[in-house]
Amino acid sequence: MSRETSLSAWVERFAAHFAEEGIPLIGGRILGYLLVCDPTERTAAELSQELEASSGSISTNLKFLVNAGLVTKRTRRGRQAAQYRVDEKRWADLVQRKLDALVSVRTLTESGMRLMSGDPQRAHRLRTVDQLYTWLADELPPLWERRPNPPK
Amino acid sequence: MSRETSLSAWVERFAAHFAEEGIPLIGGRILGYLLVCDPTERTAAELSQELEASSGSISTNLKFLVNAGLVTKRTRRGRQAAQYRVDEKRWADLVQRKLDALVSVRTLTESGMRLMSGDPQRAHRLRTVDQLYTWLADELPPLWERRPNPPK
DNA sequence: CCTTTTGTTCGGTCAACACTGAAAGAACAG
DNA sequence: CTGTTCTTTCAGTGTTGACCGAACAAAAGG
Repeated sequence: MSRETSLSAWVERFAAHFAEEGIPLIGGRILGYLLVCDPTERTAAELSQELEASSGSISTNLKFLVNAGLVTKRTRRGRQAAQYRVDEKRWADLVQRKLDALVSVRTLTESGMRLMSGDPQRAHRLRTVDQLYTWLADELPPLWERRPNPPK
Repeated sequence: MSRETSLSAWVERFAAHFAEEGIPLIGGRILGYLLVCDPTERTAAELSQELEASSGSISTNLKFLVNAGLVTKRTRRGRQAAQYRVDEKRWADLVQRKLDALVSVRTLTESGMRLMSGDPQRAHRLRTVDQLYTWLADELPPLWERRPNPPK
């Protein structure tokens, strides 16, 4: 089996994983493909052909990915198609959003605890959950800041 | 505004947050409600009435929550309805599943890197992403183990 | 058994969303 | 301005999944 065939199978697994997290299948395919294709840039038409997806889907998903910062659009003069490439440096933003979403539950548990002040007995269940998220909110952001290769 | 009214508004915000993460609205309502209701246990019929949801939806979502370990079912003899209560200790499992899902991307980037061995130039984009997930896979599990109130 | 109470299953409805393909719109060369 | 090339928009289609409520099943007392 050729390398390209293996890689297209990998792209499919890659897209399937992110599909479970709510990213459209075609968006995931674009992302995976742009991570491993050679050369690194592709036009919308090329993506449409190589991923066997309609031009409309490619357009919609590229817009989404460019908007999320994960893909960069490079326009060229003349009647030349724009080139798209993955901006792998921005991947950290994606992960950070995930961590933030997790930590943000704490604002909920916190306000719930405030509503129950004066009744510690009743607040016991929520307190247990609140303490977990408080710990996460204390630990995750500093850990994230200590990561190597921070944003240039 | 009474405490109960404020709390039902809180339950609604709580459910809305988890709805964004893919948990059915009614499931989120049950969870939030069971975290703050007094007394701590409720029958399916009571949940149906207080959350204004059909018995079918309550049944389906309770099954899901019990299966996830977040809610415990307590049956009683006679024609008495079973009682449900939140098992707040199991909340950590939920968080752990989230962290695991994040870390698990590394197996993908890793296998992708293997497919590209022999072409470091081309692997550059994937390597950047792989290094991020490798770092996460190295840091998150140990941090999680160090958390206070580990499973009894 | 038969009845009452509780719980689950299941068909049907509705809304949301991914995807397509064609039509409309931009951008540019000539 | 006109034709060409590339891109976006949009209406239509199919699928998925949450939800409801009624029918069904299970459990226990009488």
